[in-house]
Amino acid sequence: MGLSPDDVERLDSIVKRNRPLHRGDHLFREGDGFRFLYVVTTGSVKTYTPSEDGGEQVLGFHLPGEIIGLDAIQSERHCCSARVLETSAICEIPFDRLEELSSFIPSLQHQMYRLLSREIGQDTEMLMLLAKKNAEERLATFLLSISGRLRKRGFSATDFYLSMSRHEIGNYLGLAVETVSRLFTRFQDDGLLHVERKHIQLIDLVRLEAMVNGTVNGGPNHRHWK
Amino acid sequence: MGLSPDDVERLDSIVKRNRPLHRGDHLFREGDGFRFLYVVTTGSVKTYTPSEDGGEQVLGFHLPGEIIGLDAIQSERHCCSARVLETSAICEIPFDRLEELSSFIPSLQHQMYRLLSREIGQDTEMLMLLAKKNAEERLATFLLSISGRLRKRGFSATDFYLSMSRHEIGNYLGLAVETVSRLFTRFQDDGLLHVERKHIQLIDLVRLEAMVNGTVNGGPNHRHWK
DNA sequence: TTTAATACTTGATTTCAGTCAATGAATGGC
DNA sequence: GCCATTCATTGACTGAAATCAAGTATTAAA
Repeated sequence: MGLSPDDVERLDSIVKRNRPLHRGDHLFREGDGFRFLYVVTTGSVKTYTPSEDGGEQVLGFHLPGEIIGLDAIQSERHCCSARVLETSAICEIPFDRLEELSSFIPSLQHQMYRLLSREIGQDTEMLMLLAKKNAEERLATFLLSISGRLRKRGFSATDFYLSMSRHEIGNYLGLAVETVSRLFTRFQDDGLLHVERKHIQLIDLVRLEAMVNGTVNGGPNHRHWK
Repeated sequence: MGLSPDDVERLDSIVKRNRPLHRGDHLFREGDGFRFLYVVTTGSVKTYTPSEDGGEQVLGFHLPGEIIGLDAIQSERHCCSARVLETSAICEIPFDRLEELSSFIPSLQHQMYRLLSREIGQDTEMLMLLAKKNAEERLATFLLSISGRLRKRGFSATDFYLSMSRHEIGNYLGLAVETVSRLFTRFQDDGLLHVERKHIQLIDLVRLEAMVNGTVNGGPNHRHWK
């Protein structure tokens, strides 16, 4: 990332590695004061905004190497909750120390800007998914996203376990549970993947990619206003 | 913002004020190299991602005081296009100069982090709108968003002109033009607002607020999974 | 183990918003 | 000025996905 070994050490010295957390544990809750950024080392975390009546909107799933909490810098309060989906190891980074360090290390500052900017870009992707894609395009996009992120971390891109429930997937993608379930069945029938409960094996990545781009039925975006 | 008069002057010295731009002019296009952040002084701008076939996804409308281009820091390329909706004055800020300045002025650095973080929070709001709200909730949310942002800048919160077309509103909200049109008519029939082409007068802000929270038909979120 | 609770799947039905189609109003170009 | 084009509205119809409903599988608890 363009940091000198010295800088890396300084950065490393402020990172705290915590004992493992377990399924259901909260990293933080909406409204909590913001002090730390969190980085998933192993396992997975979901972020979500709870609503009064027990419902929720899932905002994202966070896999190893991914950072959580950037949205809280603004208000100095967490505006979502973060809950561990399976036994996970999470690092915490005190943001005030990181900020301080970043004004001494220009390349760290630059990385921070990039990190925040990337988060915006990812939200934009999600926004397009929700505004324009149909149910099957959404699920295909989701699966390939998980796949790609796992591959980047050295895990299998075609054989993995989903740590979240169908309900959570549907909530995240703006779909009903039943729709997600039906799509998994259909994808399997169509030979795109093999699914058995939370165990997913992607079979036809090419066709899934085509789906994501909405190029399944001859040519991109048959709806003219897309 | 916690900047000394001296700092403000330094910041001011790198900001360039450009001649007015006109309806249809581009600030930048997707793929352009990233050099500047833009701040709307007067007028309005839309950002959008064009797709091969001439379609587009509108990502946002930007009113006076709002900043454009933060999503491009990451890749050093603009990943959306920005087009002026009406005669507008736009400032440009060279990002490399701003970045440099921010490592000398901690409070500026802090503001930058907050600014980026706020953008993430706003995207999250939009994400929830698209994932969970129905058509009327979306349009009500949109109108109150515009209203609130205008008020913050000293304009009327209840009487304004929309600089974007129905088509663009629909595209932004994930709705068809016809749906937007029908909703405007219905809102007017219900005494929520008065609409005549692009001229909007909000009449019943209370009822609009209630709509945004989905509390129209007795209690929040009648759909259990929300 | 048995029971209870939760998660998942599948089918039948409904509904909200999209699509298609037609017309009218406003804007821009010549 | 007129004509062409784009924009907006309204109605009729359709369809994708939500809701409702029932049943099965899995996990957790006693």
